[in-house]
Amino acid sequence: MRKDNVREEIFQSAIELFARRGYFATTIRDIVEKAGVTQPMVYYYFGSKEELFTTCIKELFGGIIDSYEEVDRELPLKDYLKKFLDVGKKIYVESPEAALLVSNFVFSPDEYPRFPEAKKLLWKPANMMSEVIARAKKKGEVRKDVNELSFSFSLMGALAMTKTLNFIHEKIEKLPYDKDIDFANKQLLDLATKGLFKK
Amino acid sequence: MRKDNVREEIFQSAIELFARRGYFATTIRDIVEKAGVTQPMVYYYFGSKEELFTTCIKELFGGIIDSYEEVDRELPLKDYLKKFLDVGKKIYVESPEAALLVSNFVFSPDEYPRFPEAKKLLWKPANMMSEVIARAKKKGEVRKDVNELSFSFSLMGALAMTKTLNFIHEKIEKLPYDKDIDFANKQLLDLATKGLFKK
Amino acid sequence: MRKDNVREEIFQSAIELFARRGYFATTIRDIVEKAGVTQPMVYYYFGSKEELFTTCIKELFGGIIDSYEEVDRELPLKDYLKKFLDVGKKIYVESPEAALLVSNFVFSPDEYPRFPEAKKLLWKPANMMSEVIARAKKKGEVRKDVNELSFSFSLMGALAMTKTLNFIHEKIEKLPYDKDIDFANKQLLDLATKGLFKK
Amino acid sequence: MRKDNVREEIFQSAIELFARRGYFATTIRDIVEKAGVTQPMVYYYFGSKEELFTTCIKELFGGIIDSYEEVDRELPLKDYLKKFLDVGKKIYVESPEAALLVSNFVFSPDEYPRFPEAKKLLWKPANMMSEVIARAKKKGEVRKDVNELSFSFSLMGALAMTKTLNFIHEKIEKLPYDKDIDFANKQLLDLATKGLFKK
DNA sequence: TATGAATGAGCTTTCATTCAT
DNA sequence: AATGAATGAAAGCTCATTCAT
Repeated sequence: MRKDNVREEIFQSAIELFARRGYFATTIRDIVEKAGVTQPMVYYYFGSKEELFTTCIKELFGGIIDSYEEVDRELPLKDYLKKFLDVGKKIYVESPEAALLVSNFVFSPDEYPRFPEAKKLLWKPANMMSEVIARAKKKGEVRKDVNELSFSFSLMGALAMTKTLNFIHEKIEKLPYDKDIDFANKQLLDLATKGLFKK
Repeated sequence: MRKDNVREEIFQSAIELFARRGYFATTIRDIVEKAGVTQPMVYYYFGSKEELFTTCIKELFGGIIDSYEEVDRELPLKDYLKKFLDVGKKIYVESPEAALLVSNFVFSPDEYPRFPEAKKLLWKPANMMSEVIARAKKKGEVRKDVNELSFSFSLMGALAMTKTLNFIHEKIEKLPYDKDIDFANKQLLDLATKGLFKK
Repeated sequence: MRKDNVREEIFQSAIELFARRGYFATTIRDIVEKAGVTQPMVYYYFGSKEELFTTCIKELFGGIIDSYEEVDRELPLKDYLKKFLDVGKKIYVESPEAALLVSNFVFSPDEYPRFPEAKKLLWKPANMMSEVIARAKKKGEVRKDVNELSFSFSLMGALAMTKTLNFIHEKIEKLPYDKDIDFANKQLLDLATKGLFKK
Repeated sequence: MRKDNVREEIFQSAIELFARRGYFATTIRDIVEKAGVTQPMVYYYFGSKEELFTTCIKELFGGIIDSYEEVDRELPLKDYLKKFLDVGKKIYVESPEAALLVSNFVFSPDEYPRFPEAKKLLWKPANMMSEVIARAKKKGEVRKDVNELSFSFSLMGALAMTKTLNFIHEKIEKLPYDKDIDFANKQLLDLATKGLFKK
């Protein structure tokens, strides 16, 4: 029943540490210490530090993509976007370390080990959003001069930036602002989508 | 005149490598090899790896902040925002490695050595934009329900995300998109600012 | 009947690997993988890596010595030597790995675990040959100035060298010779024995 | 003057330990401890354990081959062979560890790291001897049915075996013989060459 | 008999840093 | 201002071995 206890413990510790410190600043010793297990267990369950990392990324990305895919693409675009971003926020709230790791991975080209599937995973969420917008464009609901892929990535960037700042603010060092940046961010998205549609 | 040749060589190599690989994955050996100098020179000119890094960050941030500060705050808000973002783009175009390093530094809490001034530097650009918006708000030019700090950071996030993708696309591995994400991004900012103002 | 299947599988794999790679370069994992069993089985049947090794050596040496002992010591010296060397060759042909392991063991002082009986086992074959020559010497059949022990070991060395080269040639990497070195080796023995006897 | 002191110290220690214990049983720690230097020095001067090993082998083989090459090939065959074997013995006497390492390397196919030049080096000494015999054969001085390459390797094998036993006898554990095996060995070579020539 | 899971000790290697010159 | 040589500390990883079942 508590079968994969050790594996799970390593996995969680790894995510948290990789997210905070990055790949190279995180040592296997750090991970096992946090997990309360011995070093060889990492190699028993994951093969190597690099495989541990890619396993983390794949599983996390897999979960995140699954969550995004649950959003109904048949919804009106406005609702779809809202739900999509709600999912994004929920991810940051429920497992901030995982979300942080993922955005760091996106932002840091050579800082993490690359693996073949990475590009596809990285691309997926923005691509999903982009496709839905493209369909709406075909139906004439959206302004012709909007590039849907760029729009999607911009939203993702805004989300990542504001959420990361919140994470730093709460878990690492107080930043000099009072209201929640998260809330305000919602406004930007509102503003942005307002312009997205034809009048 | 070619006095500080060595120092400069180290400095430039360091920026490029730190930007691409991050702090820990970059070794002193890498840096001096790229710079064509010997290891002790790093210690002679910069004291330590950490000081080399913070020196890089400070000088880069200093330059970036200077650039942003040259934008005339007395311009109408719309023009101010446009110019501000143009400066941002120019930075990414003219020294992409520097820009990348800075955004990585923002996004990765514990991945780089922290130093006291870091928070202030980090905060500065968004803060400048935020202050200008706040003034416009006071003058009644901007919607009351907009949080200017969040708005600013969101724009920065969108900029960082799209520019980083362009960097990856061009320098590291082709990504599957045809039109320039940068161009399209301009649209998002247009859309966003459209909603910013009172009708 | 297939009771000691596992034990036998381990034993055979161990011999082959020890022979090729030596004691330290051979891991328990290698052995069990080749044998298709699990690691603890080694400890169940043999107690430890070292005991596994000494068991291998003892059993192999035992068999080899038995073979040599079957040669009839009452034969005329010339015939005895011929038969003796034929046995040696047969061993190399029928179980080259075993023969190789044994010669490596002889040649590498501290490379393998030593055990009390080792010296005796090592000494045995050359000693047997030596004794028979000594008797012939007493009977006046052999030149007085020949040291029978040295003669025996020299023959063994020549045999080992040529056979090992054949092994490398066939199983590891082609060596630059066409005719079989084994055949020619027979010639040396002929020549040697020619000089051994009184005219 | 004592410039490459450290390098030399490492080199000598490495030879001795590799010769006695083989490649895998010898640790870098053993080597540096014996040499009285620190671990990174091995990497500074030799790059890696494997390169240290191949460097040892190459330098030793180089020296040995040079020694053999100094024997005048224009000498009458009998004298050439005598001088050649004298050189071989001298090597064993003057640097027994080096000689031992070399013969172990020859005898143990996969026990040591292989490197491209190995085969050539390995082959050289016997080849030299072989060529000289071949020429004598052409001149009709030597029996037609003798394969010169096999003859050469057999002599080398006899030399290696007897010399190795002497090494074990003197440096590791007394073996049960009184007279020097080396001396007797000379006899075998006499006997062998006796048969080599046409009457 | 047999195994999956676990471990302490030790391996090769590299790092940031400094010393003597 | 510059360097070759040196080092303590720690990295990732593997090994022979054992435990609980």
